[in-house]
Amino acid sequence: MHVEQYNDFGNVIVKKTFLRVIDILTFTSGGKMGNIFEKYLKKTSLFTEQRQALYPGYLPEHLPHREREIDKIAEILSTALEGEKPSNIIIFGKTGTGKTAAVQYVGRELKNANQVYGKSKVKFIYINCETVDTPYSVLQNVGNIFIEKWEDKIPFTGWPIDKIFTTTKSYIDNWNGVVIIVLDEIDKLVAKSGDDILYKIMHMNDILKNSKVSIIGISNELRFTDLLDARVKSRLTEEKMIFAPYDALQLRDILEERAKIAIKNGAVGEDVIQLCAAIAAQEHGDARRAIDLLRISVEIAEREGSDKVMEHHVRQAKNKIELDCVAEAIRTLPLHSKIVLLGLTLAEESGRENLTSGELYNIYRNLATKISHTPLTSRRVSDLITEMDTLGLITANLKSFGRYGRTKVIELAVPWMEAKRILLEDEFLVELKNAKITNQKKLFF
DNA sequence: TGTCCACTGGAAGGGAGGGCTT
DNA sequence: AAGCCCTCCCTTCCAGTGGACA
Repeated sequence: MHVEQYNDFGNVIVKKTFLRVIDILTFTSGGKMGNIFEKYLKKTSLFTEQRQALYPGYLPEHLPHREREIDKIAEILSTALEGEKPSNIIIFGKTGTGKTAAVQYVGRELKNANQVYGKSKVKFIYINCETVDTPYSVLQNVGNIFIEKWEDKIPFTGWPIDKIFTTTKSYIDNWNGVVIIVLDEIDKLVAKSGDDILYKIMHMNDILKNSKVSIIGISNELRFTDLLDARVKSRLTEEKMIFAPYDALQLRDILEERAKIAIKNGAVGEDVIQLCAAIAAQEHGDARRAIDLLRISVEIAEREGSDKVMEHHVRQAKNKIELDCVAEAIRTLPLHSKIVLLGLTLAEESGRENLTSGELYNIYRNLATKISHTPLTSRRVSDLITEMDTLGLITANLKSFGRYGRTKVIELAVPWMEAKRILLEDEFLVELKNAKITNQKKLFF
């Protein structure tokens, strides 16, 4: 059985294949014995009923300090209400600068305006290219929004690209309206699959008879357009916008607005809001980070039974977020990356720092063999090292030792004890808990 | 200045797994 | 059932690299 769920914008948010559906639990209520959840339920919450205003997916009624940008996007997209194709837009800006929120905000307004003033049908499709990162999956997601019958939906694999393109194109054309496709994190799509898919979508306008298609690309990478073919680049960048990071004062306004909605009156003071804003402003003006920090501070205060959030709760929240990020990144690594990382933690434990790729590969190979897994090639491990460097778990710097070769010098970027503890949670790695490396780079188990 | 080391990283391709078509 | 397509993970091959050393 195959199940897909779509969000308001029509993109897939859940995709599952079940062999059997057995996840239904039933409960009967109320015995006389105390329940383990009772003490948590009795506790008075510091949140209002709208605590979702402090969660990432929340789209507020008002976006402070983005009025100008919203206005510009609305101006460009307004032609869609007349049935004309809006210019393609490319939006740049660092994480948490409100790019996605601003675009989704305009999308929501466009939908409302279209019901009142629209002379033509308008469809606003949001796709996050972090997960939808191949030409096939982009076309499949777009196409399926126009296909109503479950049995006619495009499968998530199996069709040739030409067929999926033709099918999607004809559904769009039959729909007879203006389609705006938002490709969030478009740089990831281009880095992975090239710009062919962008060319295909933009070229669609030349063959569509009844409908028109526009693209809004959102990117964290200012220089990603360097990867584009000149034809794609000139069409995609018809309108270019840059979202600057928020400063501490702007972040404070954003937090105040969210706090009013999500946190009970008097539970959080001006000092706490300012501290959250200041910490986030130091870290590239990331509003998402500021909001997370505030939410987790409130959760910590609540758990302590405090009726007010204090500054030390914010500092605890900051540490918690940092540790949680590292732990999550390590837990979700593929097994062979974990073995490489474990090798590095064992080396640091034994006092060996600054390993070369070759040294780390030897340790990895021994560890993998010990747990009866065939080691990957050094070429593949080199890629795993680069991936973990990108994640910020390790630092790998290319260094030349002259006639003794050129290699990466690798170090852990997180505390080895913490990393080792999390790695040993993996059932495949448990048996390596006593592994040690001697000064001669040999392993002992 | 040429040689050499120990890789790096791009390119090409294999094969497994998911699915569709005939 | 066979043939095909697409994606993902991986291997193989190999040109290229920076800088110490002879």
